[in-house]
Amino acid sequence: MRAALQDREPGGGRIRQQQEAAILEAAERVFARGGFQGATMVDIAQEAGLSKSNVHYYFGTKADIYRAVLANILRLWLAETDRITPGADPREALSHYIRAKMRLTAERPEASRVFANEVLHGAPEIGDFLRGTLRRLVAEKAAVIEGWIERGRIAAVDPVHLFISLWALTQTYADFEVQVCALLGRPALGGADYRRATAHVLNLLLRGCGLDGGVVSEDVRKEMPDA
Amino acid sequence: MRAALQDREPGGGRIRQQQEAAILEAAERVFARGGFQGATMVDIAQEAGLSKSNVHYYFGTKADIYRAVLANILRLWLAETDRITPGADPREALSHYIRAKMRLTAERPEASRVFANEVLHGAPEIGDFLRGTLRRLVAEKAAVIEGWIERGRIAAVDPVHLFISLWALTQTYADFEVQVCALLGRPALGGADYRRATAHVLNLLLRGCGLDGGVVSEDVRKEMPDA
DNA sequence: TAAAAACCTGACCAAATAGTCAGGATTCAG
DNA sequence: CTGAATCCTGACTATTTGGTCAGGTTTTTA
Repeated sequence: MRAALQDREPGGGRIRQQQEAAILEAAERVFARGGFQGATMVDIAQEAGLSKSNVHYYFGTKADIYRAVLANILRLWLAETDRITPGADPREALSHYIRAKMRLTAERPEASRVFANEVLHGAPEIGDFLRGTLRRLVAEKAAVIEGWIERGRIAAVDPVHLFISLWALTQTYADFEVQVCALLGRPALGGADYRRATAHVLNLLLRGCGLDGGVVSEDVRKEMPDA
Repeated sequence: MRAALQDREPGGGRIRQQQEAAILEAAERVFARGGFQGATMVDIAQEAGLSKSNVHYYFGTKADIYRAVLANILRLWLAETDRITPGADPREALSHYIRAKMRLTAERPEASRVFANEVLHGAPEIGDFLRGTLRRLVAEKAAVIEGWIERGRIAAVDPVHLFISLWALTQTYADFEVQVCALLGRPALGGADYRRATAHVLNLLLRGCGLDGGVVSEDVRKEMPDA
């Protein structure tokens, strides 16, 4: 069994900090384009404005970079579920989480794609994370939602499937962006598109939980500035 | 601009038919595992029980195999929207399509993964298909749904986003199978899991269209045999 | 059954690519 | 200012891999 994915400790000099950040940022783009196999060290180096050897100086192997990129993404993913607590208002808590997830998708589509690619191909690196940390987190939040259901605050929905749906509905706008663009007849997704998508997803999920009453599109406009 | 993706004409002798089929079946599995880049000709050959040279005898290049696999998948994808017509009962028509999509996902998860990988990486092969045939089809069906909305038969939903949601919700069970398994604590998804997922997705989407009244799980059980 | 067509193989090649390394350039601590 | 640490480079290597080809084997056809 593979060692757990963990963040690199941020030691090293000024230059190291800067270059590693540049490499990780470049690598995220490159991995998003072609996956692990499709990315070459030369691509990453060029995208970061460095020589291939120099990239190897900071990160021993391509796999090291890949793991570091994934670790960054997972950190991003894990936040945002805080408001889902037994005492919270279901409508408010769910709306907040959905909006947060959608905003993340709009702002970091590449991160979403790297993650999608990893999971699509069997999660060789983050399998343990999925079966460990993530599973525990979801079980915990699912219990909260079960509580809401028992107290009649929302309709009966399988909470785990609800999370699966929520992620599918939001991330699809990043992962399948070309397809979405094709169907909407757009060259790329802009702020307006994401606002509309957010309203749609909110409607679908809230109604699915028996929390009807459409979302006023005003609500969405406020917190999603043009991309 | 690249030539349109088209089916191979099924000429050739008895042996050719058989071997090509074997290669395409094997290739779908291999491409599903690692994407285009991650698949090697040796992998495909081994999976098909042939020598690498022999695979090259039937298909000139790896890209040829890939395109043929995609063409097969697209053919599969395109069917099933027939019942979405102006005169149809929205509930019946949507249920039927959702169930069909879910069944396809359960039965051909590898096909779904190959498609997902292709789109995830910018749809270099099927971009034209997405912007052409698929867009036209969706526009046509969207018009039907707009009609339903105008006549007050279902709630106001953006039809194109509805299709995007529908595909995201169903295909996620194949594309992110490892993650779903991790969350459900299962080694693999079986018939029971897919039945539960189908009921969940049906509920979510039908309610989202204002067609409430939960789906009786009995309905689902009938048409999805154990995998 | 014999010629032709279709099928199959192993050896080979060229390109791509991850990773190494010796040594030079720059930066930094004292 | 100087020595040490850090940073950077270009040339090189080993391996993987898609694709070719000459020639052998099997199947089909007439």
